[in-house]
Amino acid sequence: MTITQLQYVLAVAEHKNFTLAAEKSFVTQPTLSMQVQKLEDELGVLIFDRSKKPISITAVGEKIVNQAKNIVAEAERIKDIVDQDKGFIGGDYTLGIIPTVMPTLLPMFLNTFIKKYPKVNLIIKEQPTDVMIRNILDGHLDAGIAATPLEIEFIKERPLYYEPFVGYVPQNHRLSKEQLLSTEHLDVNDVLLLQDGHCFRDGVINLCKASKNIQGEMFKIESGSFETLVSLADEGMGMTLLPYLNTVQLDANKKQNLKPFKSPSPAREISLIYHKSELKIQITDALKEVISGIVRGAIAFQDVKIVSPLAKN
Amino acid sequence: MTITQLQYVLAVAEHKNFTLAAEKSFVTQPTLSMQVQKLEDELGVLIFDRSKKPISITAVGEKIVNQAKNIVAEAERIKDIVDQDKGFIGGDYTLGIIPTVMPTLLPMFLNTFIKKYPKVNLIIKEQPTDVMIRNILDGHLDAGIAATPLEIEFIKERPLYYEPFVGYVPQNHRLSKEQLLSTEHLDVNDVLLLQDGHCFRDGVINLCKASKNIQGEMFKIESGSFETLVSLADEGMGMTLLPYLNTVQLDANKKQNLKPFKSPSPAREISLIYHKSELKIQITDALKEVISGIVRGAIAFQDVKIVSPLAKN
DNA sequence: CTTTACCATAAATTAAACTGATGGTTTTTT
DNA sequence: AAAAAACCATCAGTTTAATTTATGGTAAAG
Repeated sequence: MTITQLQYVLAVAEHKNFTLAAEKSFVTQPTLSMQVQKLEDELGVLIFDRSKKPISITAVGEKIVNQAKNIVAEAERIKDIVDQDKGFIGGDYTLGIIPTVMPTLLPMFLNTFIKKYPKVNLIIKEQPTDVMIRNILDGHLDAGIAATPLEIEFIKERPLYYEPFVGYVPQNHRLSKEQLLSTEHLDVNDVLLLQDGHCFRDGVINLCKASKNIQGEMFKIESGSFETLVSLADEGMGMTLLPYLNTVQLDANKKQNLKPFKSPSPAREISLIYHKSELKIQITDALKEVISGIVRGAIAFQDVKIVSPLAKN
Repeated sequence: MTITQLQYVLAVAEHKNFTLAAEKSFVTQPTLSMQVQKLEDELGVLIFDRSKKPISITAVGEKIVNQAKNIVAEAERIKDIVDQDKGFIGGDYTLGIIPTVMPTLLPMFLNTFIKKYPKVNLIIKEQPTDVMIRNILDGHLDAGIAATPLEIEFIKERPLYYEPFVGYVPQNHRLSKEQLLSTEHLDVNDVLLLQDGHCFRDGVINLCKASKNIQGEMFKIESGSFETLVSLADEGMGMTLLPYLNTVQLDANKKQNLKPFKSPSPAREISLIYHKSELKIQITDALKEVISGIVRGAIAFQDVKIVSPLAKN
């Protein structure tokens, strides 16, 4: 049994396809086939059932794959140990970012980070929280930036910053005369929301629920971008809520329609989340430092009340 | 990096000697040297400092060795998973037993066990608890039989049986007229003890401490065997305490001097202890079943009070 | 019924692991 | 202080293992 064989098994288990698994492992298909067979011979069991297509994993195979994941992850950790000892920060690092954070946060820290750690090859993927969690658990992501608290087993959360919600209330709206918003003002039937799947949407709904019950489950209009929501609001379709960082790039006359909440303002907690095994922890640490250092200057500290990003069905 | 290389590193770390490590790994010394070097090259660090003899492990080396232990143990577990799936129970199994349990318990279960599980090659080693714990932690023992509770991190305890303490009080002793002993009767200065290092000694001391303080730290005589203690008691040197199973083989006229404790009798808890990683758990389970099945018939159930086997300094 | 997708096998090549012999240090013995 | 022993590294050669290219067989898709 070799680590390589285990990696091949993992590739096959993941792709359910020897040919594709071979490609992803940068070897030819016979190489991978033979090594998997050799391991099966050595153990005296079949890991994969090749009789049908797509191939399936046997019952023992499932257990072996799980254990193989452990072993391979622990083996990779040896390189981490050495890197940490050398003080070296480099190598591939795959980071997931939720859509509502991506456009505002990424430009803020990316440049600083790649300058400070030129040996890190940062690979960034935009994805919703549920996908991100799966990817962290199965090792496809080294870390993710998402709204917390999630409190998921095997996943650690390290808060980066707290981003207040800001109301966007157009002229002539029933709330347009208020100086400061309060959660009691909010009516979920009157707030323009992002599409399903965005955790910011769930956060806003939780906020509204906190003060009023939903009257019927029909929301008027939903969009995938805050820009659209703001435009819709201007058209008199209602008000909307924006994360603070999304408000700084609005043009001056739209900024007049912004209304902050009275203290403690509802806010979302944005955290770096990663597997508790702490693979590549040096890079994760470095990333955390860079981001919170930069955001500290961008968001004035204020008293906030964290809103859960999870949909409560 | 290969699992073999990691095993070589572990062998060298253990024996602090390449030549010996090579022997134990059943390869020649150059093979082992080269593979260790290859790993060091790949990682870009020295694991061992060969400049002086005996060789020492570097700081990073220490961390690498620890991680290597994980990986190798997890890798071996794959074979276990397969065995478990096949229902196969066999292979080498190294069991430690504390000296005070060895002569009474071993003959009770050994024959039954090897008949029931002929494919298991049971290797039994007599050793005190502290040595046993080290051996379980570093993987030299698959399990041990010792007095518990120990409550040691990474070690699981599964009680096998509760063995009452029985007093051996010779004629003319101040307690010889009592029908049943009580812990209040015990005076540590009057009880013949095993030598230092036996956990049964510590258990007895704890028991005495529970009722009376020690008056000076000098114990009259100490021996390594219960047989000697009984003879000494007969010579009028005091009384002694025996674990129940050690009393059944006394000859008839000595049995008259035995005095049980009144309920709840002090007792020691004898457990199977093993690493929490549960390597070879099927065999451990089998062993547990065999032993507790046999002991169930030998020790009548009674109300007992467990005495800690740990020395309280 | 043919085509396509996909895995297994075979033979040849390339790479890796291992051995036996040897040489240079360090430690131990005399 | 010299000699012997212990011990690790290196080298050249061998054995073993991993990988590739080419090809054949089988199940699913058209």
